[in-house]
Amino acid sequence: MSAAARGAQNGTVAERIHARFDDLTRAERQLANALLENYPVLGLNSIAAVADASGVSMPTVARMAKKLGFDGFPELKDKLRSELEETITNPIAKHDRWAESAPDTHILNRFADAVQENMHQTLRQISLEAFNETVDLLADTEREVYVVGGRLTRALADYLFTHMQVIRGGLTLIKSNSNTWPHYVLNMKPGDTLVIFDIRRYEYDLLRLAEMARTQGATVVLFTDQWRSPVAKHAAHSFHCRIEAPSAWDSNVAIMFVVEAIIAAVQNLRWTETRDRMKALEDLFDQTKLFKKF
Amino acid sequence: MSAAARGAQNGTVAERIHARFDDLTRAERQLANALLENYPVLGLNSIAAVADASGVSMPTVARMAKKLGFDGFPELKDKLRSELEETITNPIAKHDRWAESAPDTHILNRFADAVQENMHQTLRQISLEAFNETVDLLADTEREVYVVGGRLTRALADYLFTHMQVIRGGLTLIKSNSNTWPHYVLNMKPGDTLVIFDIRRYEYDLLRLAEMARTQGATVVLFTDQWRSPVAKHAAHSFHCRIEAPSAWDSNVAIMFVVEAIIAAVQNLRWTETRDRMKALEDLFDQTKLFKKF
DNA sequence: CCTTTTCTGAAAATTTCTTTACAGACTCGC
DNA sequence: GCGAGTCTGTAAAGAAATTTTCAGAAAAGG
Repeated sequence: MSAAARGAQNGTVAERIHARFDDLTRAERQLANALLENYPVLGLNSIAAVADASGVSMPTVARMAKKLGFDGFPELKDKLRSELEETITNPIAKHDRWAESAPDTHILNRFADAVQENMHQTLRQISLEAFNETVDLLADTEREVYVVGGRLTRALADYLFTHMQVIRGGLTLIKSNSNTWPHYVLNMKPGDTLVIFDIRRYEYDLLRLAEMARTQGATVVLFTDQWRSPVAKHAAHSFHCRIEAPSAWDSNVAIMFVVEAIIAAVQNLRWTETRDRMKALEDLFDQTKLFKKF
Repeated sequence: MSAAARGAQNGTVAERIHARFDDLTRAERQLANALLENYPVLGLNSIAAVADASGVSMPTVARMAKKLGFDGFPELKDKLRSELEETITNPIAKHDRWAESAPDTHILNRFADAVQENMHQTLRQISLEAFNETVDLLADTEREVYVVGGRLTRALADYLFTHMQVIRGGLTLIKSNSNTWPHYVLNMKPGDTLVIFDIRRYEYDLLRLAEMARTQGATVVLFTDQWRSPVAKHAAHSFHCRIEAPSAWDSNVAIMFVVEAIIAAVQNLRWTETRDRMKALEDLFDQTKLFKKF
């Protein structure tokens, strides 16, 4: 008997789901996720309620219960109940922990706390005005948009660029190599937008770039940390995200969160165009696929 | 209406029992005590099981449910379930608004809610075993480490790569262009590690890559979403992160969080070496700077 | 100690839930 | 683009649970 099959015959319902997830069909996965998202309470409902809440049919629920090694759905329900009894009888308070199986001191939980706090602080201090105006800037196709990041934030610049590419044209991702930057600046027109990512340790070249871009009449938007990159001097809008982490490095999660929220907001503003572009993109991907096959 | 009577019509099941305890008959009190002793799990069983466990008859159970203001026993059961849901549901989810100046419906706050929920779900389901073993794999300098991402996850691959570069050598970031992939596979040795990022829409080429890598004897680690990339079939460890967002795209924040936590854990394991490398890196940056100045 | 009232549980009746059967939809491979 | 196989949901059959009925038992009051 394989490890996966054994996992499907024993252990908690959650474990069995994980163990056999690969064998599950689309509808079953949908159901499995619903069960895990609201574990274990959802599974304590009747089969009809579970099916309804998961958006699948009743037979799918019954079938999956069998697939997980139970005699039928009621038996799965019994298992959930007894698991719950175990958990509740067990006096260890498990509720305020993130990863329940891990001790509070595990790096996962400490990191989760830090990220949580970073997001909270970032949001509390964010300027709604800067947010909305940045969204307007990025949604405006009259303006070219340039995106650049430093050593550790290059990935974020790339991320923003990739998503914005679907939403609009007129985008440029500025390469890491600062030798080439003057060429980009040469092309900037008044009204263009330059998005800069810069967290400590701040990069001097980015400061120069911002300075030059502003001289050319470009509007600078900056994503930085709470200590603020010197680029802020040249930025029309800047976002100061918390980046503290229980590690030798900083956490960029809060920055990524703000970036994603901005992408979502821009996409809302330009939904019709975005939808068309997404459709076109899908078609192109399909063509590439066909092309590769032969 | 008296306080007791009101208590019997509202509040938790436990409260209702206490409120009307004086009105209960002998068999009912016996039942009530059994329910409270094993609260709330016993009450989630069938009426027959409850009757049996309490040493009373089924009609007694049904009658008491009505006496407590329910329509019947199933309704009491529903109430217990929803109480449980309240208790178990993440207490942090009921946040005081994130960005206080913004309305709850502002995209920032809706996004914050989604990200919060994604992190919570991701952590709840993460396999600690997979986490720890992945950390060990990445900390082991005997193994070459390869990192690759898809169109939307390339940035995450890049992020992991950039950070790991400081911690250790023997790292390769696989380029986006899948034409070049066979060359990388050619170099893989048994024991090497391949980290793949793949979220929907899943990329067929990544599946092929994973397959080839495994054939070469490499260990595959996968970061994917809750629907799981087909790459999971070939992965020794996979992380299923929640990516839901109030937008046409998915949120990669939870994935980035797990990646950062892993980086932090690897760095802890290799702290002495990492510190030396960081120092050396600083020096090199300083030299570059000097070089540029003249 | 007997009558009246209330309570309790066995068993039937009913309702609700679960499973099975089947046919349409979809996918995958050729 | 087409056929074999798989998956999924509707609807009916079957199983299980719940409620009701009712008769006997226990308690309360005289």
